[in-house]
Amino acid sequence: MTGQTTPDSKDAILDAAQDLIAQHGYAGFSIRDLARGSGLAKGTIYHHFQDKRDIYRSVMVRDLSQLSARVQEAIADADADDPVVWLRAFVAAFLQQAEERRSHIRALVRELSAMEDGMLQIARQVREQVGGQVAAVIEEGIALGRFRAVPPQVAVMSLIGAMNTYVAWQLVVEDSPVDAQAADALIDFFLYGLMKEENSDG
Amino acid sequence: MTGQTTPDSKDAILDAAQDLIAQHGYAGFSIRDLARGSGLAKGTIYHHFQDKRDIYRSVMVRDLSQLSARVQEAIADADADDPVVWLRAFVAAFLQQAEERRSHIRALVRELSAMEDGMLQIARQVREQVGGQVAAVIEEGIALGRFRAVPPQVAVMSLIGAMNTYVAWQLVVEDSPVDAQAADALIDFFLYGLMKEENSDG
Amino acid sequence: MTGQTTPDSKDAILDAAQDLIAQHGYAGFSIRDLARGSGLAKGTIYHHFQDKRDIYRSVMVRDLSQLSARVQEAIADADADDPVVWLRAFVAAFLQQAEERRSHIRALVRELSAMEDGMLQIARQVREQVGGQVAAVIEEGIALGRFRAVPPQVAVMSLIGAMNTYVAWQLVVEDSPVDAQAADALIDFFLYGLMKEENSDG
Amino acid sequence: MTGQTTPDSKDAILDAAQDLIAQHGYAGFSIRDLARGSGLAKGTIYHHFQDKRDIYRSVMVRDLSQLSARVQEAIADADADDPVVWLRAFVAAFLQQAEERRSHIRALVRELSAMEDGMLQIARQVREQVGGQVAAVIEEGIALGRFRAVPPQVAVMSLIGAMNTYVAWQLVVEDSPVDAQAADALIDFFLYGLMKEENSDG
DNA sequence: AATGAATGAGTCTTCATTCAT
DNA sequence: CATGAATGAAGACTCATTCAT
Repeated sequence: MTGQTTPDSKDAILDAAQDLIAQHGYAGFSIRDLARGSGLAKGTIYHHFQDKRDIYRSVMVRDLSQLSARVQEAIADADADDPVVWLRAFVAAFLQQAEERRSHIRALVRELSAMEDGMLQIARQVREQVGGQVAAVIEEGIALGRFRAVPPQVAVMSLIGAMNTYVAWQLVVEDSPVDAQAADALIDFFLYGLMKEENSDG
Repeated sequence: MTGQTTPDSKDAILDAAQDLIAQHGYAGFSIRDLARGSGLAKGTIYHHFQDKRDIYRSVMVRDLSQLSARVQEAIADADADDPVVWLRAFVAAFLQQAEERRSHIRALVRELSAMEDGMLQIARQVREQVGGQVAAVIEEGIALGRFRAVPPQVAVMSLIGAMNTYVAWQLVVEDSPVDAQAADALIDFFLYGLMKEENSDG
Repeated sequence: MTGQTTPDSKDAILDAAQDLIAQHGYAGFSIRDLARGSGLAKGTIYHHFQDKRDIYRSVMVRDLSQLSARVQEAIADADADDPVVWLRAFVAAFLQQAEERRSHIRALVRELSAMEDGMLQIARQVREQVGGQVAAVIEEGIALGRFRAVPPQVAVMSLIGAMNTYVAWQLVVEDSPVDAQAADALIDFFLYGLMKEENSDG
Repeated sequence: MTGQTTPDSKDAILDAAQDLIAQHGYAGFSIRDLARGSGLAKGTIYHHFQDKRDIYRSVMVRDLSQLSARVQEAIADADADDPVVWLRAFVAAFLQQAEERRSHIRALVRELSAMEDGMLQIARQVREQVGGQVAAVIEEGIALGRFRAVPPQVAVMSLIGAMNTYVAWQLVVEDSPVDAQAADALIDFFLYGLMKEENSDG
């Protein structure tokens, strides 16, 4: 008990930073704001993080991890036996996450493309994790004879691309909530193109 | 009626600003950089523009106009009689534009969501312009009995979403050029889901 | 006349910096102090100099140049025919310079050893310039048969070393003015060891 | 009775501080650096020393004491009967000390003039101690009829001035080791000027 | 139209020091 | 004795903007 951990302050800083980045972007928030927001002194922030960049990176890592975790959790709950059910669960989780994080997704969209190096590597990891799972399910569906024999990555990109662009547009440009019906229509359209003879489903 | 009176300085500033924004983002470039880049003095810049914001806005407007114009040009050349041909021409123009402007698209993705007010309105205009045309073609295809009777916006979002996400990922995250074959596969997948019985096309 | 030069501000900054460095050393003065001292705004200082280091370097260069110039001026006035007269004139100029610059020599003594690179090169230049002239005179004296045939550098180091250490000690440690009699005794001692048979001189 | 009670931490701090001061000067090292260097925590340092100043003072006192002790030790070993032998032993010890402490002498040269109050008093003490001994030997040599009847302080300043300036220049500006031959030439020149008729010695 | 010196608020960051454990 | 989290004043430096020329 010499006084090592104390994750309280570090988390408080990350929480405050997450909000600030969401609202103003990396360049748009100052350490002073962060100090105020976290209830700590400026110096304390530099006690826990090396840099403004370090803070930023930490927030993004946490954010992406949460996104990834959330999606996978929701997926795990779904009955994985039916690929169609699975894909719908995935989309639902994705949308829910987006809806809840509303402001944070703004930051992710905005900031992801602004950072290089480490940040993009993390993005690639998430993509591989999430995209890989979706691809696996699609391959399974193909094997089961329910889906057409398309290259899985093409299907993945089509699905995620549509969802992602829809969400980004809705939340960032239109600044309005995600519409479940619109999302449903999108996945229906996707599944129709993916499936063999049957109709989109149930 | 495209060129006004060739105000050299103003264009020089916009050109330099376009590059700077593409590389560093709005907050990441300074007027001093811009002065250096345009070969003019700082004061001169404030003769032509009111604000840093004003410069930014002008660059974005020009950028979006070019994007829009480019796409429409390419479309106009295509034989508009066949919706499928039309859609393929559209996608080709979209990709070419993305490929050529490589760095600028980075800025558009990044900056669009960073600005409010005027900027987003412009984005909405572009979306309506471009998306509207695509929707019209799809409606036409439906009327001709070649496409399934899906809500046009759903198809538009599916197409543009897939293309957009693919391009953004490729250029921003992977930092590699757009792969024509991958793009072809995406549009094939889309068209399969859209068309009635026929195969994707010739 | 577009507004290029304006050496006024630059000089004002250097003057203020010279005083501040003399009094508090490089690390001991702040840009704010310098702004106050020069009657300009902080930003203006960075308009004329790149760095705090840059300011420092400029002050030192100016300082050393003045020292070098002063010594050579005084020497030029002396009757260069008699090496002994010449050496005495040199010492007088050196002491006068030290006396006048009192506080600045503190800085030179203190800071010279703190800087590397560029600074030391300048110091070497001054040494070669000044030391070289003294060495030449001593060689001349040897050629004339008035001085012993000692290696000129040894004599130069003995003379300058004694003067320099005396001055530094007096001004820095004792914080009292240079004593002309003490200095005379030093040069007499030096000349006695240097000259052939004759006594120290008239 | 030289070592007290071996307070490990205190010595570790002083050792680390000595190195840091030698390398970066007083203003150039931080308590954090010192903590790292000594392997202790920041708080611990403040258990052993009141201030950063206090640390600095302690290092300097220890440094100067060592310098003084070293010189006197070496002198004590020499046969004090012959003033010339004595003076050569003194110079040898002085140079050896300088050579061994290389980096620390940088700090002494740099820092001595930066501090007032206590520090300069210590410097004066060292000067009186060391300089006093040299003066005594010279007086003895005069009394013995071997040296000219010059004011002892003049001789002391000439000797120490030459040695000191040579060493400082060599170590600080040229950053190269002391050359024994050059030093020999300097003391020969000095002794020639000091002695009566005889040649320099040997 | 064009210039660039001048401004000062604001930014990130460092640092000696304190204190509860 | 020892620790390291916390502090906030202070430092170097940047930047959009103005204005006399």
